[in-house]
Amino acid sequence: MQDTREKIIALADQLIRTKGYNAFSYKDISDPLEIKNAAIHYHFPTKTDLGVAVVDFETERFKEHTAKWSGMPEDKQLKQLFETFNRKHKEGLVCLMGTLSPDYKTFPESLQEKVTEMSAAFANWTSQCLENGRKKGFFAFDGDAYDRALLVLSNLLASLLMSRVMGPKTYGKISGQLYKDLLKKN
Amino acid sequence: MQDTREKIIALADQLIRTKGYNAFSYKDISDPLEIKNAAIHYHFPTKTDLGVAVVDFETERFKEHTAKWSGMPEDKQLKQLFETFNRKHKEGLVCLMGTLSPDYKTFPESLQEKVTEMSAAFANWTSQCLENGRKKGFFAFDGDAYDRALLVLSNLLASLLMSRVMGPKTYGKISGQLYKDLLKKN
DNA sequence: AAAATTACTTACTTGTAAGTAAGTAAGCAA
DNA sequence: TTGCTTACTTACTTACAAGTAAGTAATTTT
Repeated sequence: MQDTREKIIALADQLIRTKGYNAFSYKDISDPLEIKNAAIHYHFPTKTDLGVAVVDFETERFKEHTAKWSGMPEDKQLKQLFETFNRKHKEGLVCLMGTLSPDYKTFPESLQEKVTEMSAAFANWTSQCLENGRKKGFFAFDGDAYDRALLVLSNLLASLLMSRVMGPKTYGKISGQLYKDLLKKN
Repeated sequence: MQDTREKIIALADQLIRTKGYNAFSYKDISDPLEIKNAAIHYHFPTKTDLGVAVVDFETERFKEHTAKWSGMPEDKQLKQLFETFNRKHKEGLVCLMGTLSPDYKTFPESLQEKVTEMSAAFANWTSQCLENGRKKGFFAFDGDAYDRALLVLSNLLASLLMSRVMGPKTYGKISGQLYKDLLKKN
């Protein structure tokens, strides 16, 4: 019955993305899963443990995805990244980094480290993808690839957040223009 | 003693930016101001009322600032916007939209509306600034000015958030590259 | 001078979040 | 078949957040 543990992580993941880390409680998980809150404490003694598990899960999933894409040309790889965000947008969810970063200062160190680790994984992969893609002529952009990667990620992250507040069309306007900019030849 | 009311708003503003809306409590305000929590309820019966006051305050301040800048050439006006974010970054604070958007779904409608109103004020001003600036040759960018404004704001917003997690240099890398891109002539 | 208003304090209530201690039923292991 | 582990439940505790009712001292209005 490792099933319950995985269900808890999946639900916590979704709750963090919809309500934010500090606004969800064990009751939000125990009710829909029809278990007692103590059952969650059995799998994750503290809320921090659960937070760490969710972030680890997402970091792992990102690494699995990018490993699968590694044979594709870089423009297709980047397209896959955009598609991942498109799906999140359609589900009405924001990305983990976007929802966790405002609350970052309220986290214990162990969770902060995991969030930083995850963000580094995103940035490093995107940086490599952009750098290699530019060398091969798929992308055209100025400046350092790592800086450009931060720019791309910041747009994707914020476009999901801003869509919540400014309406669903916001996401497409930002990500669409961003993608065009990268492919554009001067 | 309208002073207390203003101090409450200023402190709440800072707390929302550091801990997030759902993580701060009336005690975080009453302790440093050396008043009782009931005194805060006197000025702001509910937490929502306080949230609305903070957002209104920031929207108003933004409108005052941009009104002051309105005589400047557009490149200087945009520079002022960047300077505003630079200052926030130096103080270790994120922007209100950045911290409120992940929690947006937990807000009552009245607060949601105020946040949406504030975001519209930001986007409309930036859009106008970019459009007029491009006409006069200060800026060079492709696509609709409103879409570009969303891109710029998303980068500024997210660069403050990401700096928390990825280190303070992140802000400069993103905002620096963003600014160069806008001034760049092809 | 009396009445009302402002800006609070004192002292609660209610609700809920996080966490824990002790017990239990089912399965497996020696 | 006895004992140990797994995956829980029952029934708590502690802490604190949000909000309120009633009182008060100082000022302001009439």
